[in-house]
Amino acid sequence: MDAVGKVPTMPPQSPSHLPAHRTGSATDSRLLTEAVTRLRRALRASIRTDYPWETLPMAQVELLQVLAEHSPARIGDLAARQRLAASTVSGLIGQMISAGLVARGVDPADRRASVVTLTEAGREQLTAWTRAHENRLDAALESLDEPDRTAVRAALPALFRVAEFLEEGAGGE
Amino acid sequence: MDAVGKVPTMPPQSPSHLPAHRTGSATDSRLLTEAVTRLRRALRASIRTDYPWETLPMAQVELLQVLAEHSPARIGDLAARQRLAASTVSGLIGQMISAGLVARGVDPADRRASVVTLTEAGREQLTAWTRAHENRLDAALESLDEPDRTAVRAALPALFRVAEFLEEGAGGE
DNA sequence: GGTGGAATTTCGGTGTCCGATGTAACCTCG
DNA sequence: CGAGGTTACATCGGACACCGAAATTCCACC
Repeated sequence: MDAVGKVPTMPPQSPSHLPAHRTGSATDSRLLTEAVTRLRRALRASIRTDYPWETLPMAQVELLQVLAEHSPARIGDLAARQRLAASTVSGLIGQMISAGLVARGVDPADRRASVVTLTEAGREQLTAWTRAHENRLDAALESLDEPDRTAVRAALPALFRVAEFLEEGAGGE
Repeated sequence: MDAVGKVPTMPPQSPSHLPAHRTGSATDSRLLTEAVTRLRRALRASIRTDYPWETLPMAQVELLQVLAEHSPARIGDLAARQRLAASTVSGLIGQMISAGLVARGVDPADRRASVVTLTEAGREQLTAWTRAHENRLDAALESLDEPDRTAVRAALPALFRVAEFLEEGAGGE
């Protein structure tokens, strides 16, 4: 497993403004992209292999999380909050209804709109999943030394701001 | 009514004294998960909307990046390096061949193995994509204030270590 | 010269998303 | 009141991102 070889152990920081044409040093943006990809893959995979029973699709979990806090919600609101297309959420909710995680009703105030509510089963599944998932990720975070852990925690708000910036240009305004 | 009765291992429970507000307190692990999801989605979306011409699938880009540095590579090596199943890489390479980005040959030393090489077109597409992508993400990073930018940079190595930790448990050994 | 095992490919399956299209319900305004 | 435009959703088809289980071909070693 190491013919090609090495995992990108972070090269020290590169000078800020490289001449466009580099295939060897990694910029921050490339490293960030790589980190995001890796984390996403690892997250998905580790959940599956560690807790193979009841594995909810991530996208559904996220909707459950939102629903756990804003109990009856409309499709459009869910979509907006998650920055997904309405059709995507609609489909997801369809699956979740089949799985018994949520129920769909009609908004009496606007009969075009459907309101989604969490079922008991949905709430249970969510807490079970959350427990398993955070178990895993907490373990990973705890495997870091203190400075690393602090660094991650400190970067979280900034990462959200980066996401926001990208979302702005890409979807809404 | 919440005895789901699964998750045999009782979690070590976060090291401390967080009151763990039921619905509303966000742990680091949840925040990190959320950030990763958002960033991934935003990355994909912003590329598509900002540079709708020539949009390469991310998975292909990553392979191109590897190939740009390790010129002829075998499928298995690519898979190992990206932590993907061999069949996944095989399929990706198939698409990339159709697109003219890479070429496939046979390893003379082991004729079962196929070696993949970057074509000129592949290299060009990669640099074009990279330019567009890093443009976008660099802009996002530069929209941050200095402390935020520093925080992100500082967290990168730690994030890679988190990914590594998760990968380990999930199929590495 | 046959057998076990490694490298790929193919195939089918799940999940994650989006846009286009259709439909009902809403809202105006004449 | 009714035509028209708009909104909220559901459905459909399609692109992408993955994986695991066969089938294939070749290597290595007795």
